[in-house]
Amino acid sequence: MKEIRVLLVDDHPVVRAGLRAMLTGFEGIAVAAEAADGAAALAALSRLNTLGEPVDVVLMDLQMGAGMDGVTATGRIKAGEAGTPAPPVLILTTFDSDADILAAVEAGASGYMLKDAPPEQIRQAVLAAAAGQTALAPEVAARLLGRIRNPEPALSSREIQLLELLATGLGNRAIARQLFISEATVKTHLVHIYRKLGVDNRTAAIAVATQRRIIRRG
Amino acid sequence: MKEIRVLLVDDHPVVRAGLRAMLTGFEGIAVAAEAADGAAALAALSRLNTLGEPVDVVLMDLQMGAGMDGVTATGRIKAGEAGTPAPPVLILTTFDSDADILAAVEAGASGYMLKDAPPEQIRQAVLAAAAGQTALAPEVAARLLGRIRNPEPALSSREIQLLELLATGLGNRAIARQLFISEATVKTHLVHIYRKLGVDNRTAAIAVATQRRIIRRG
DNA sequence: CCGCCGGTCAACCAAAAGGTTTATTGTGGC
DNA sequence: GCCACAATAAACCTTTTGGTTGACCGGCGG
Repeated sequence: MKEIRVLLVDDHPVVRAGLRAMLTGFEGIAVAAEAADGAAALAALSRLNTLGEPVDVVLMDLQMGAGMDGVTATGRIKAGEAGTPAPPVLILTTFDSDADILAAVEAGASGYMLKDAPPEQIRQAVLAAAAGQTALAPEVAARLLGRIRNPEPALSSREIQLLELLATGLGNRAIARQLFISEATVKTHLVHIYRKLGVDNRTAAIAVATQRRIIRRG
Repeated sequence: MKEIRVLLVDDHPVVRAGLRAMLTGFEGIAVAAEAADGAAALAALSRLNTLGEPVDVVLMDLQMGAGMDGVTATGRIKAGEAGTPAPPVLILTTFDSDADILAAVEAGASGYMLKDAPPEQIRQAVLAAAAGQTALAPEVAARLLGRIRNPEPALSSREIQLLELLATGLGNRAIARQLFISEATVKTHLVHIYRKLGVDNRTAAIAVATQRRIIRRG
């Protein structure tokens, strides 16, 4: 059986070295190339394609310091920017927030693994991805199921707008002026937000909203 | 010259593999053992000590999922819990917020490197630590120097500690309980923090502190 | 030795935020 | 037309914060 050729995409040299060491230690898996960010990954894919040595699986980190992040890179790869057919993309990252997972899956990732996974789990995931299957880390799968079981109340766009102003440190009066509404209305909105997020004060609301990636981080 | 014996402490198997591969590739550096969290690190140090094979440098991650985190582990090592003399501890982590750096240094770390550092930088840092010197990543050093140049009102480490709890959404009472101080003291600290940051409420303090990377957030 | 500073605490007052109830308006679905 | 719901708003009350003043202790530097 042919070897599975993997492209590593991660901005940390240490992590790349670790994956390289780990994967080349496995039977039937080889590291075709490495890239430090999304742009380099696309370039590497194109290059290997024209060389007639296409990669079988892309192993990609999500958050990569300066360069193009993993989600957009995955989207571009899946859009065929690096030549067709697009290889399966397996996400390997540290965080498992709902927003991250959903974004990755929507971008076309065929798997989502956590960096603290044991080597064997990573190997299985690579094999599965190469075979065209999807591979979710147990923790991730559990979280997705739990979210389906009890869907969380969604915030309206107006409420999110309020949350964003909230996070900048404005008081209720200032928020009211910004949005051309009365202070009373701001308070009403806040009460609704608190209920939906399961908190009882503004700083906790910001903490939760940030963690769930409902609002941006600075 | 004798080889420098390193203990790796990181909860990610991938990262450990990467560091092992990287370090053993360097002349004069060997990996003595690995540990997945602080407790295991202490155990490993004791064991190697009694075997007469003491480690020369501990390379430690700060945030380690479940087990004992890096700061407390560093503190315990420096307190001599794993036998004396305590080896130098070199922090190798992803984040470079003031809070993390200060906590690590106060715990007795003799260096602070970032995981996205090039291998050569890591090698230098290990050599420096083994020689009893301190090693700071350029980015970290730059920020500390910039802090000294600018007579910007510096927050005390206690104040930063408060700020971190603040950002999790806790109220004054909860913060007081967490830190084993009275609510009055919390309020006093907050007033000082507000003055230094130039704000007049807690959410604004969090916003500013996050932006200035005094505390970490996403 | 003395003064300064960081950390601790208290009492007090004013302002802001949290919580509840009630109500009006507009929009979209059935 | 009716219902549900988002957005708006007010009145009322309780709790939490913010701001000030003053005080005590311990360490550290002049």
